[in-house]
Amino acid sequence: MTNSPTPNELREVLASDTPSAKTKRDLIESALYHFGHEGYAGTSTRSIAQTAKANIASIAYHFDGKAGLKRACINFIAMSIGDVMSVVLNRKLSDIEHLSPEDARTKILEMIDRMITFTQTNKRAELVIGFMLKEVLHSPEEVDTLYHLIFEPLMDRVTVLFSRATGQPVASDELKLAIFAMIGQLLYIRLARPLVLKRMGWQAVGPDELAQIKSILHRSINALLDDLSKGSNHA
Amino acid sequence: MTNSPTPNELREVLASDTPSAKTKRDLIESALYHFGHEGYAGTSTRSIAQTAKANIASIAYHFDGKAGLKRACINFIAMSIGDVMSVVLNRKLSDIEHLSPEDARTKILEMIDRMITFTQTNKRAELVIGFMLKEVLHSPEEVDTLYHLIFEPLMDRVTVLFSRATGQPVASDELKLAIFAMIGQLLYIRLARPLVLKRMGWQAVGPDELAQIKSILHRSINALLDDLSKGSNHA
DNA sequence: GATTTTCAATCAAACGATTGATTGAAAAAA
DNA sequence: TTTTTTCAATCAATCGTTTGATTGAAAATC
Repeated sequence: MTNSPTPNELREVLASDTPSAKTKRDLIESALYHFGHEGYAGTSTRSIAQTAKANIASIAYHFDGKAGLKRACINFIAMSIGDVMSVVLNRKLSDIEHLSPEDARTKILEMIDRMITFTQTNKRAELVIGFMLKEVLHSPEEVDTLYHLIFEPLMDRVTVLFSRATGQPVASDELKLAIFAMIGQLLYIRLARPLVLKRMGWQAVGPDELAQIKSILHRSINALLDDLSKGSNHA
Repeated sequence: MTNSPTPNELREVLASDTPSAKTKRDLIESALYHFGHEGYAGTSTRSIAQTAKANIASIAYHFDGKAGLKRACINFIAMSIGDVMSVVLNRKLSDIEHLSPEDARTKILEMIDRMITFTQTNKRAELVIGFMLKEVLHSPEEVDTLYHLIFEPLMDRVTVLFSRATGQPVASDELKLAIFAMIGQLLYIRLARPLVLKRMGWQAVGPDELAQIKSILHRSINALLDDLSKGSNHA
């Protein structure tokens, strides 16, 4: 298995307990750490191997080189995001197409809650966000992978939820852009954590700080939904 | 002048028309381009020199090495942002402390407009944002530079504006976080442009697309301000 | 059951290429 | 002339990759 496995293939491979599976897991974990912190170009294959307690040659052996390991990381991330978002993604489209505005809004806020908790508290979230922003967004090919694997199916469902909650048509450009605005708030407040900590006078983001963040984003997104609902007839 | 000049010193240096000033300008311009696209570690001094049509050694001569050129880039960025934000920054704090809620809101939306236009249309905005995300946010020392030079004075004034517009006290944590949420929307929608274009079916962000982006962010931020104004007495 | 063969996996060592930095002389500017 | 700036050449260090040898357990053969 020298080629990049799909997220689902990757899940099976990494779940097994063969020696090679452990090596792969360790290498991906290590690569994610270093790529996220020092960037792809700034990371040496030697440091990846050292952190993973593996031999340098194992990178070429298992992933066909540094670039292949990067692709595996992207698929691993796609897998992780898929897990976090399963609440939304596992529902069939037809399942959420007839929710009441109130239920749709509840689902949206539920999802927001999950995303904030994940981005703010998960150890890997920082690495994942850092890695994607630093490396993935600037490579058209990898943007494609990310878009079709995660982004589009997720956004399709969120768009339906937004449509149900606001009464706007699903194809509305306004709706689509509003969702970007929503996600932007979530990600930026995690991304700019060094600035947030300094500005707020916080030492770290603990339960209290998490609650404050959730509170304001809750309000902001509720206000946005209210505004989008104006002048539209709820079914 | 081998050490990193402050933004103001930098402005004078770069404005002069001596040969060395031109070389410095070219090197910073080139470095910004490469750092923004390939990251600091991913950029070789040779490619910087080649793009700038300068000799490799001139980097060491003028900036004391690659790291010094990076510092100069940060200061150059601070200078640029300072220019864009001058509408807000150049006002004394005492000058905006007594604005009416309506005037304050107008000022906020004016500022938003400027920021969106800059981030979405300025050639250098992509490089600046990419550079800061990739390199600056992960270096405590450079976060400090950025924070004290640009972020804090800017945020102080925006916070006062928000306070005047909503009736909330300036020291309010909610207000501070709300501003992060606002900025997050602006930056993310530029940052994730590859995803935005794909999602919206756009070829590029021209005048029409810019207007759409402004419209939705306008609505979102207005809604946020409305919500923050609830239950507070406007002076 | 005992022996041999096969093969995925790991290892230390070395490869050529490229990195940032440095040098001292030539060129340009003052 | 004196100082500043540019240049090609060179440096040690590090880069990602490749190599050939070695391991240990499964598969095949006897």
